[in-house]
Amino acid sequence: METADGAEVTAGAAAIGPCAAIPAEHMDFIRQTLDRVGDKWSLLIIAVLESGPLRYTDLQRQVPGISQRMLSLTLRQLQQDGLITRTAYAEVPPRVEYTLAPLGRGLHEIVTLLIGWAADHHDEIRANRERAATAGS
Amino acid sequence: METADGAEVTAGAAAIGPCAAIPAEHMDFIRQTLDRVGDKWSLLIIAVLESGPLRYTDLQRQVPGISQRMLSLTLRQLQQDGLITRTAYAEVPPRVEYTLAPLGRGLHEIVTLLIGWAADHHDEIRANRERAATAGS
DNA sequence: CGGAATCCATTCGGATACTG
DNA sequence: CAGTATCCGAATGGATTCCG
Repeated sequence: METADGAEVTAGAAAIGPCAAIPAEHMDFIRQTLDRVGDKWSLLIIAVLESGPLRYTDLQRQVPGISQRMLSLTLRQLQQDGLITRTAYAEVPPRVEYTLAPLGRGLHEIVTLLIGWAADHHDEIRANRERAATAGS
Repeated sequence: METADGAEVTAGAAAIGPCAAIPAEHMDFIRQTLDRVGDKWSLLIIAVLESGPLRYTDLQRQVPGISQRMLSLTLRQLQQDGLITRTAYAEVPPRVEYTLAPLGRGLHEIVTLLIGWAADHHDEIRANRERAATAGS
C-alpha cells in the first residue's frame, strides 16, 4: 500500500506503450468515427444485417425499442457513410432493402466481438454495479 | 436491377445465420452494456489506460477535449462497472491513480480493434459522407 | 409500405465556480 | 491535485401525424 516510488510516475504522454499508441493527433477523428458507429443503434443494426438484406419493417421488428425516427436517421447515416446500401424497388407496394456494404462487413466482425463480450460479461458488470451501489448506501 | 425473386426474401428473425444470432431476448442488456461502454469517452479512456496507471490530470491531458465533468462521470461509471480500478493515496498533495481492471483489459483488446478500424477507414468514411452530401445538393 | 416532419421531454455535456 | 456542484445551451430521442 505504501508509495515506494519516489519518482514521478507520471511519464504518461511521452512514454506510450506498445500497441495503443494513440497519437492524440488522431484522437479527434477517432472520436468522430466512434461517435458515428458507437451510438445506441448503429451497432445493433449492423449486427442484425449480417443475416442478409432486411426491409424497413423487418429492421424495426428485429431491433426492439427503436422508433421510426431513429431507424430512419441511423439508416441514412450508415448509408451515407457507406456502411450499408439501400435498394428501393419502384413497385407497389414499395419495397426497400438494406444490406451490409463491404465497409460495413468489415466493421461487423468487430461488432460481433463487442456484442459477444457484452453478452459474456453482462451479468458480471451488473453484479459489480449493484455492489458499488450497495456499498455507497 | 429487376426483382427476379418472387419469394419473400424476408426470412429474417427465424433464419439467423452462423455467428451473429442475436436472440432478441438479449437485445436489451446488450444495448445497456453497449451504451455504457460505447459512449464517446469510455472507449478512449480504456484505450489510453493501456499504457499503465494514469492520474486524473494525466487522463485529462491524454484525452483531449474531455471536460472535468465528463472525465469524473465516466471514470466513476467505469469503476462501478469494474472495468477500471481507482487507487487513492492519502497524502498531500493527493494522488489518485486509475488502472485497467482485468475486466477492462479484456474489453481493451476489442477497443483496440475498433479504434484501429476507425483509424483505417476514417478517410474512406469521410469521402463517402462528402459524396453523399454533394449528391444531395 | 417506407418514410419525412413537427412537437416536446429528457438527457448530454461544456463552462464556470467552488471544495477538501 | 482531484474532484463536486450548478447553470444552461445543444443534442437525443420518443410519440404522433402526414405524405408518396
